Amino acid sequence: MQTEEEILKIKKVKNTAVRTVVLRHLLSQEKAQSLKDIENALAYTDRSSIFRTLKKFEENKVIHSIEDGSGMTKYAVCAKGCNCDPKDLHYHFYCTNCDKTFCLFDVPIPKIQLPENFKLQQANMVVKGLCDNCNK
Amino acid sequence: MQTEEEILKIKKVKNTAVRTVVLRHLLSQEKAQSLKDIENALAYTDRSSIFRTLKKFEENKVIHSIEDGSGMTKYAVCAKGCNCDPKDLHYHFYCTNCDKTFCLFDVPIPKIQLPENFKLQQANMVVKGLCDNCNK
DNA sequence: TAATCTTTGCAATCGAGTTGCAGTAAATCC
DNA sequence: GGATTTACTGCAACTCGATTGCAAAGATTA
Ligand SMILES: [Mn+2]
Ligand SMILES: [Mn+2]
Ligand SMILES: [Zn+2]
Ligand SMILES: [Zn+2]
Repeated sequence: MQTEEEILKIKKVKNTAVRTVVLRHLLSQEKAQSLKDIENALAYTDRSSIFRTLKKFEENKVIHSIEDGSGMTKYAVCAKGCNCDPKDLHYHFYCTNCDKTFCLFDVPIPKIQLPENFKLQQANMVVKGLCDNCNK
Repeated sequence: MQTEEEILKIKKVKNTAVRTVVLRHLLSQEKAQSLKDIENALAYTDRSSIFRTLKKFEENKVIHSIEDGSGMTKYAVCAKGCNCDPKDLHYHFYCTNCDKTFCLFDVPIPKIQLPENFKLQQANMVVKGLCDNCNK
């Protein structure tokens, strides 16, 4: 596992106190985090600073965002080597019971056969249902 | 093609003036519509009435909603026989150039192999890129 | 008809996201 | 080093899509 400093260096994001703590928090969580989640976890860091940090991170491919339909955008750290290309596409799972959203890095995404002359750039694939913990 | 009245009858939604005109509008558009789109198109119908109509429609599977990442939820009429089950799943395409979102009813969705003991209920699959019109 | 339930329009509110601005810190240039 | 420029941060204010309370209007039922 890389340290926060290493990740930021690779992704060419200048290291600051806020950025380190935000990235550390994201790395420590198994579920994707909303701005509010992060704000709650980092009591002394301002929301707009976190917000701008997330924007910067997303721009530089440190993290990617997920629209899971909960009304709050979620963020998750990109896998090592990820470039947010179509090849890095993966499903996200949203548990309708416990509200947890996370990346399904291990579930392969089949090639999508778009109609004639369409060009794929990115995708937001959210699968919803019950996670193993809630499906009992 | 079924009429608005027929659709509402089948889906057990009582027919009213607002509902008819909202459904008619949705049927007339090839791209999925946001609340604002509908509000703009139906100048004399109140937003909250349209909003509640959409909620009712969604509840009764007249329409389904799409989170395309644009910040506004889009709505599209369900295909005939659709029950919004996993079997009715389909991709949605969002054109990053012209901002159009629509259902890709013809692109098959492969079976998603979820991790052990996960249960699939629904999904929001949005593919983003350039539509044929914009990919030139 | 009278009582009851549903739908509608209007105004107010909510809340996630975003921005302006001034102060602080860091990087760059003499 | 010290001056200048550039980047980051915190606070408050604001935007805007979504949602709700409420009373009037309409439809249904007894
Ligand atoms: Mn992910
Ligand atoms: Mn659709
Ligand atoms: Zn769960
Ligand atoms: Zn287009």
